Amino acid sequence: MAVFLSTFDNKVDRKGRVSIPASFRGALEQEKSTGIILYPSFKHACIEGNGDERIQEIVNSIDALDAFSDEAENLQTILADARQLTIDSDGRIILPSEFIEYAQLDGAATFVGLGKSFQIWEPKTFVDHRAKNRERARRQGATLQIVPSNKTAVT
Amino acid sequence: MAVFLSTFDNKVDRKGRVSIPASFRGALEQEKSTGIILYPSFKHACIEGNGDERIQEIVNSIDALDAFSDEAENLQTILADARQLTIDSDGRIILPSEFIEYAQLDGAATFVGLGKSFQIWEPKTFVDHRAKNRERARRQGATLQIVPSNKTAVT
DNA sequence: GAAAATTACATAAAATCCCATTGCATACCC
DNA sequence: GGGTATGCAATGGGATTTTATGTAATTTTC
Repeated sequence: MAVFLSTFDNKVDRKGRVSIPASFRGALEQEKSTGIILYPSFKHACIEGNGDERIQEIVNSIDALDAFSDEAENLQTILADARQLTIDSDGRIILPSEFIEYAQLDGAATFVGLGKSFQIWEPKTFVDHRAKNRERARRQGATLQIVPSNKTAVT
Repeated sequence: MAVFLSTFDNKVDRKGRVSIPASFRGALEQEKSTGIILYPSFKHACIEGNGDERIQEIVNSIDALDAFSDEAENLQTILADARQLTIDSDGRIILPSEFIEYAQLDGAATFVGLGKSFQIWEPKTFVDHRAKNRERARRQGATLQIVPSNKTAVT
């Protein structure tokens, strides 16, 4: 599956177009994703994104729940808010206006690689968010248990 | 199998015609569904829809139940009320009047992608429904156990 | 023949493609 | 080492195609 790393600032033009960072594109192509899927973040004023494979996993996982359960319905709202976007020949997507509003983008966007997914932020908002995150990490002291790659990591 | 994402608002004209969102159409073509299958929702005042493959799954799932159980009979009503509709050359279907009544459509329809299926709602009714769903998701704390994609081998 | 249903055509808006230009980093040469 | 060439990434502005949707023409049904 695609791995997204690093942070990039790109411009959003009047038509709502943004270039996807080249390395993200490379990651997506490698898993032969035709496009890219975006959805508003639950927790933050930003947009979450990933490739087809990840969405397929999410769809399958929701499908594994009882078809008419509350639980399934709760999670289906994620899918209802998601959009599948095609990357054009120049490596750009057009951001739907609802996402531009939700993340309060104004001519610029920060792409943040988070491994299996990435986020799109309004640049200043992201700077603040990152500062808070770092501060908390320092305070709490982050540790990580590495999962061997041959085991099927369940998130 | 086709994956339906996002939500779209389309108009229903006096003859009961609606455009199927282009991305839904794309999803259906990809699984070479000739048409589209609609049936009234069990739980809500909306219409459920999906492609041929999904219906096949539903048929099989119902068939796996005890043949003369109440449960089986209940679910068979889905099949009895279902209609297979053809998509015309402009990407539209004609909504049967019983569905228009059931979902109380009046000139507009909201298409809601739920992964392996989608729903058609009267726009205002859907806005309410979504608000309730989100509220409940927040309250119950929606989490999802990801099923590794190699297990649920659905392409 | 009238009403209903189906099909075909027309248009406006939006998405997508195509090409030109800029910027930046690395490779190359003297 | 300094300067120049080269290639990829990003961006901007049209031109073209698709979508959604309204209207007209045609066929079907009774």
